[in-house]
Amino acid sequence: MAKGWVSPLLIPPFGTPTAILDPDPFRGRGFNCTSDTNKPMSFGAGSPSNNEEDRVVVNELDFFSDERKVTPRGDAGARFPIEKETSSHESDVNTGLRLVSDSRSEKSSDEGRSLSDVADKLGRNELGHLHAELQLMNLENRRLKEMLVQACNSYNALQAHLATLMQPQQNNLGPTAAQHENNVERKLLEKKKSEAIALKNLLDSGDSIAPRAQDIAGNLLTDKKIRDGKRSGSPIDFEAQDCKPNKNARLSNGTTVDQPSADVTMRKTRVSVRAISEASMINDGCQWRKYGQKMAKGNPCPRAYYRCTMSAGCPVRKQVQRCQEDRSILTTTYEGHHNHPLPPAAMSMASATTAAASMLLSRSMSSSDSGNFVNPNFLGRAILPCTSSMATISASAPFPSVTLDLTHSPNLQTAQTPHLQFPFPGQETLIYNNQSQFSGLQLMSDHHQAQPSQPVPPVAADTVLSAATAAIAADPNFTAALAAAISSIIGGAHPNPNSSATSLSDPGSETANAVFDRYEQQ
DNA sequence: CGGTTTTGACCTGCGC
DNA sequence: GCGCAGGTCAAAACCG
Repeated sequence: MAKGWVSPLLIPPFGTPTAILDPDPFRGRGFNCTSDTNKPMSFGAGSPSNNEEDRVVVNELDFFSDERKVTPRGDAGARFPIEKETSSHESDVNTGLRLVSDSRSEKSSDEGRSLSDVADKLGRNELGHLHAELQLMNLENRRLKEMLVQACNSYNALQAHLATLMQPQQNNLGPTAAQHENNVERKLLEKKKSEAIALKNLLDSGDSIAPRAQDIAGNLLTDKKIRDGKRSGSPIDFEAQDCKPNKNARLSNGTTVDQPSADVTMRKTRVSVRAISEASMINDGCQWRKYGQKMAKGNPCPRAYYRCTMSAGCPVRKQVQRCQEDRSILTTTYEGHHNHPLPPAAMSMASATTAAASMLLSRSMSSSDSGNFVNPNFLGRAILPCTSSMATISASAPFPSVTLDLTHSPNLQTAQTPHLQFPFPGQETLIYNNQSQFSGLQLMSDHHQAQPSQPVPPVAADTVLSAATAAIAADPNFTAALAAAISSIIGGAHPNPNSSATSLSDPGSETANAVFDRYEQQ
C-alpha cells in the first residue's frame, strides 16, 4: 500500500541548489548580514549617510569585519581591498556625503572640512567593505552550489545504479541476491551519509551565509535518521518484484529491504493538482493504466487509481477524483518518481510537482528536526504565476502534501502580468513577469480578450491547465524560485536564530521577495 | 491478441 | 478484537 505521494520525476533528495544558494543574495534590497555572534549588520544598500545612526552601523561593520568568521581577511592588504577603487557609484556617495558636511560647514569651515574628510573615508570604507563582502559571499555561494550539484549528481547516479542492480534480480531473488541488494543499499546509504556529514562539516567550519545549505545537509542527515527510525512501528519495505511501495512487503526469502531514504521520505509527500476539467483525466504527458476504483467516504464521486505504464516497473501512481462540491474540478494526486525518461509534455507537470515536493520535504524535514514544525494543518499558500493558481501546503497527517490549485476562476485578462501572492502577515505581492515563459497562457488571454463574453470551453480549460503547468515548470529557475520562496515563508514561521538579525519584520517575505526579484531580473 | 478497464475481494492501518 | 476506510490485486470483460 502506498502511503506517501511524491512528484513524478527523478527527484534529488534535496531542493534545487539554484533556488537555495543565491549567487547574489543581497541584490535589490537591504544588506543583512549575520555574524557568528548573531549580531546584525544592516545597511540600506548603496545609501550610506553620515548621520549618527549610520555611523554606528559603519563602525559595527568595521568591528565585525574583523570578528566574523565569514569573510576571510587573511592578508593585511585586503583589510580595505577596494578602498583605492573608484566608481561612479562611489563618487556619487562621496559627493552626497560632502554635500551634507558642507551644510554643516556653515557653522565652522574647519569642522566641516574635518567632517567631510571623515565622511569621505567612512563612505569609501563602507562601500569597499560591502563590495568585498558581496564578492566573497558570491564566491562562497558558488562553491557551495557546486558542492550541492555534485551531491545531487552523485545521489542520482547512485540511485540509477541501484535501480539497474535491482531490476534484473527482481524476478529471481534468492537469499544471496537479497543480501547483495541489502549490501548495495547499505553502501548507498553510507555514502550518502558521509557526503552529508562532509558537507555539513564544511559548512559548520564557519560561514554566515551557510544556514540554507546547512539546512540541506541537515536534511540529508535527517533523511538517514528517518530511514533508521521506525515508521508506524515497522520498517519500510518494498516488494522486489516491481518496486511496489507495499508496506511490509517481503522479498522472496522473507527478508525485508529498506527503501533508500529518498524514496521513503518522498513517499511521505503528496503532490496534488486541482484543475477544472470535464475530461476524466488531465493530460500530463504520461501513459497511465487504471488499476482500481474506489468509492471514497464523503464523496459520491469514485476515486480512480492509475499506474504509469511508460516503463515496466515504474512505481509512479496517481489518483484522480472529482471534487464533491464542484464536479467540474478534478483532483490528481501523484506519487513516486519515474524510473524512465519522460517526454517533454510529461516533464512539465513532473517538474512542477517535483519542485513542490522537494520544497515541502526540504522544509518539513528541517522544521521537524528543530522540533518547531509550523501549524500542522496549514503551512502556507502561494498564488502561482498563472494568476489563478494556488499552492496549498499542508503537513496534516498522515503525510504532508502540496496542492497546486489551478481551479480559481481564471482571470485571463491579467495573465499578462502573472504574479505571486503570499497571504501571510506582512505579505508582499511578488511579480513574476517573464512573459516569454507564459506564451501558452497569453494565447489564451488573447483569445479571452477577443471574446470576453464566451466562457472558456472545457477542452480549453485543459489547455489552460497544461499551459499553466508547463509555464510553471518549463522554467527551472521559476520552479526553483517557487520552491525557495515558499520554503522561505515556511521557514519564517520558525525563525532561525541566525536570521533574527534581519532588518525586515518578516524574514520569509523578505527572502521570497528577493528570490523573485532576482528571478525577474534574469 | 495484447493492452486497458471494471469490479469484487483482499490487505493493511487505524481508531474504538 | 472488531469495524471501517483507503489502497491494491487479479480475474473477467472490453476494446481497437
